[in-house]
Amino acid sequence: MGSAKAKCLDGEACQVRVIHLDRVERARRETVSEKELNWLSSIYKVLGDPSRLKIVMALRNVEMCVCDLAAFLGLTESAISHQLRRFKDLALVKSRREGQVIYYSLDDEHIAELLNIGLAHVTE
Amino acid sequence: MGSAKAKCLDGEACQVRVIHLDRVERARRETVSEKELNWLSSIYKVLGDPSRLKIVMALRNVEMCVCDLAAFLGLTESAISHQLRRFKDLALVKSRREGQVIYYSLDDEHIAELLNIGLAHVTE
DNA sequence: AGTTAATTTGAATATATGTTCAGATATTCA
DNA sequence: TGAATATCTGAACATATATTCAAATTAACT
Repeated sequence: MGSAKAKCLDGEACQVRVIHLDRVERARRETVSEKELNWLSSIYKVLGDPSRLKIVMALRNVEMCVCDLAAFLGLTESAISHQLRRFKDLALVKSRREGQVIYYSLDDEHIAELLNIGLAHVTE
Repeated sequence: MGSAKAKCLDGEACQVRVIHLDRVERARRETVSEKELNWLSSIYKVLGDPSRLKIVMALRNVEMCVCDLAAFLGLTESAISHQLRRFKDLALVKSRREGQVIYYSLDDEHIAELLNIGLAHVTE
């Protein structure tokens, strides 16, 4: 266990202690880019709220309008609209207008896959 | 399209407008329990932060200690410790002590699966 | 044009969250 | 036992976030 003694990084300044330099370097080598990391985390984050999760769970099966979702969730129509915009910004949900009513549905297969895996774990 | 006119729910009080009552009822029927919903969203949420995502991405391949992760992320060891506790609370990460060093690794196959799907989308 | 209906927008607010700092624990080694 | 090392804890703070309210759009119908 010779490696269990912290060395220092970042030159003489020695601000950063490291025990397993090889592992840190390997992690640095194998990590995804900062940009991809931010994008990916924003995908998980948008699912990481009970209200939003309930919204996409519903949209998994049926197309719905703001009004319906508000009734389903027990929230203001405004609140639903705000959340739907977040999904649209990430291109996870698409909308379709029919007269005054705007129908929302999932626009990304990956998200359905993420939901399925989550559900499998929850119900197992 | 006779259904594109809002009806009211919740009796006489009429607080809630609904256009497609059938869809709302179907959503209610098919939704997972509130408890499962909360648990599932907390799983997504913990992945929905760039720092935490970077942590589990690293742990996917190698066991690491707080010190290593702090060097890898460029954060305080305290910050890493706080975040690791969140993972442990959800039983997504486990720890193993070896002398003074505590090694962390993934403790859940589901989470690796979620990460893989996310990665597939990002790198496609 | 004017009215009604569905949705959106922006401000406001209360709450949650990520990180740091300083100090506390726990474990090893002399 | 005492010093050193790795990790944890709690308070503090600045920032982000979810929801609501009131007002603005947008589209259909008369």
